[in-house]
Amino acid sequence: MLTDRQKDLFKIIVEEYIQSAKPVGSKAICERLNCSSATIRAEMSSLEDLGLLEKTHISSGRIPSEKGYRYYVDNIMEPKKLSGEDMLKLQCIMDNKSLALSDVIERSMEIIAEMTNYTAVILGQSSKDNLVSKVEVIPIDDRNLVAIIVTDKGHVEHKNIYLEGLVSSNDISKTVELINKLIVGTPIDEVSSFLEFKVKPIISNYVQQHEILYNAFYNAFNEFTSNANHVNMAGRVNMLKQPEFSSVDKIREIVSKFEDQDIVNNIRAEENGINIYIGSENNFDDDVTVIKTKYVIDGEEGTIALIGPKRMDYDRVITLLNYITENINK
Amino acid sequence: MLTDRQKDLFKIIVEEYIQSAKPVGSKAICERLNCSSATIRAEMSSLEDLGLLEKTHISSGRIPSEKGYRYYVDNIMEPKKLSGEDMLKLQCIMDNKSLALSDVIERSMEIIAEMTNYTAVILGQSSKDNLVSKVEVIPIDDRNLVAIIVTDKGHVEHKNIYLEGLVSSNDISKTVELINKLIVGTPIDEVSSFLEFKVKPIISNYVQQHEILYNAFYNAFNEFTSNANHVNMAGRVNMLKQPEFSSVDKIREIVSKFEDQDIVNNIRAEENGINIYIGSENNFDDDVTVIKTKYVIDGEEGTIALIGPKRMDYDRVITLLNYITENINK
DNA sequence: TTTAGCACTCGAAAATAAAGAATGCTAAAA
DNA sequence: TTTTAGCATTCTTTATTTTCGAGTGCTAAA
Repeated sequence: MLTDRQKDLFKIIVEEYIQSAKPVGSKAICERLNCSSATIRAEMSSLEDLGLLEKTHISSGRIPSEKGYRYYVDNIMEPKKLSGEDMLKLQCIMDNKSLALSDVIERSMEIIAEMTNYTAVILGQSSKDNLVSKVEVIPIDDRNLVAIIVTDKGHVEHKNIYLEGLVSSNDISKTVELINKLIVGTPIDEVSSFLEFKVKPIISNYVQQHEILYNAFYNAFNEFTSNANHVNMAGRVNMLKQPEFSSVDKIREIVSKFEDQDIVNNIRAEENGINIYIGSENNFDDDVTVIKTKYVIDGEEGTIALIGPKRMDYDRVITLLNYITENINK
Repeated sequence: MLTDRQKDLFKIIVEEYIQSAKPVGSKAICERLNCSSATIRAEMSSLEDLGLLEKTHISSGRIPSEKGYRYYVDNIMEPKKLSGEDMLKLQCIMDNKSLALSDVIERSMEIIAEMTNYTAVILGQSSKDNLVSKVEVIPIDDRNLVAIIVTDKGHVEHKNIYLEGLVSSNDISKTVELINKLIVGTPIDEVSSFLEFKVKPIISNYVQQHEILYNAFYNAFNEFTSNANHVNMAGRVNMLKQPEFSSVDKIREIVSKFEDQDIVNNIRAEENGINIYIGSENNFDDDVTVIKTKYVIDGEEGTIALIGPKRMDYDRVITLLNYITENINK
């Protein structure tokens, strides 16, 4: 257990380092704790023994260790209130009634990325586990249709369909009716195989140009799944400006992770509430912290996340994300 | 006018530099031209006087100047055939019948980005100048609708609509009918103002819950324009690996340009055919070359582009892009 | 017109030096 | 027992110098 003075000291060191990005030396603190630098050094040394602080080299000042950040977040940090300025910027977007909720989130995260100088990630609703609840077709001309697929969670996607031959509108509506009868309730990522095994055998009995129609629909449905995940990022470059990412190789590494769909998708939040993954706790990169939380729109879950250096302004970020999610839920 | 030997020399220097990224000295060439390094030096000097070559410092080897690259592209370069290996990789995607054309383009550009180590940009159809040709509405439940808007060029978008109160299906279809009557033929980015000035005055006479419906549609249409441009990039990190981008500041500059929607959108091709913009000829960055060309799907134009260092493998890139556009047009 | 030879320039990398910020430790002071 | 002053030590950063080699331009001879 830490003494009060150790806690004070630790808090000062972490917050000073978060702000300055430079190892914190003993002299810089002694005024604030009313004691000599030698005393501070002794205390620093014991905090290091506890694994909360580290040195970058043998005679350097101290920086928080990963364990230190974790301890800070769990036990030391005091949640702040949103500053007036921050609130003002966000409120403008929140109050804009003409924006869809998903766009409100996007804009808010853009603003937050800018305010904090971290990188924002928005992972839209994943429709993998959605069930098809309705399929509709809108004719455009002789050869082109638009198929619209609606899921039980209200997710909608559309796809252009090109017919390889002329087909009567009667045949089209028959096919759509059939698809609706057979496919409703199917998970969206299984639709194409359902088409093959349930619709194909039947369609040939009822519909004249069944080959053309079947092929067209099969190809269209085949791709609904792939477009499902909507990923958005803002402020990629912000994080690259942080002093911890000032080597060419590190920057390239981060940029290449930003670009990797799988890695970014992996940020999707699993747990409820705001979760903080420091360094090796996250799957993105050992040198960063990922803070993420779920949001729900129309029953579909999405994730918003901020990626920054481990030396993140934790309480501010948490306050901001809280504010967003609270407002979304209204 | 250049002598034959000057042309040969120039070609060798440019291609050597494209390949090695290191200034080319006189000694390295003398074997290939059967003369001494002193002779090469004299010729290099005159090519420099013509503005085709540059030195990085007073006693360095030569590199092509911007004007030199331009001359190389216009007069020296001989178009290559696609290598068997390159063709094989692309053919796999082209032949995949289950892919929509736009996805074929996307995948192909991903492959090309990987093969060349440059960055690919795909700017999908811009719907700014599309005219609305049809509006449809699909009810999902009591409170939710999906509006689908189809343009004269076959572009389709959809938007979820949430009704702030209960509205009869009759009212909804009346409204849609009205919208269709009044709005068809309007440019898509003017729809919301048309709604306000043409539909609003009339709707109140015919429809019960006109306020709710009007607001819902107004908000939905308001955003069709913003989602119009589909931008996709592949291999962002590739270009950052090129030796000319090995300073932290330059990398940050490029990444931040990649992130800027306006700058990226500005890449959209204006002219027909494959166009090459070297260094200051492009609006992206003086240190890069942008090669771009239009493609057409269903009457809508898009752009594919490759961004690389000025020291680009011009003939290979041109061959690749040619191959893509030719195959798309079939 | 071409070539050999030579002085010269410059960049990249390695070596050296100097300044400064912190530390740990020890012994004295509180 | 705790705190502090003092000091040698360690290590980073920055600047300076040195060295090495690649490449050039020029001149005079082939």
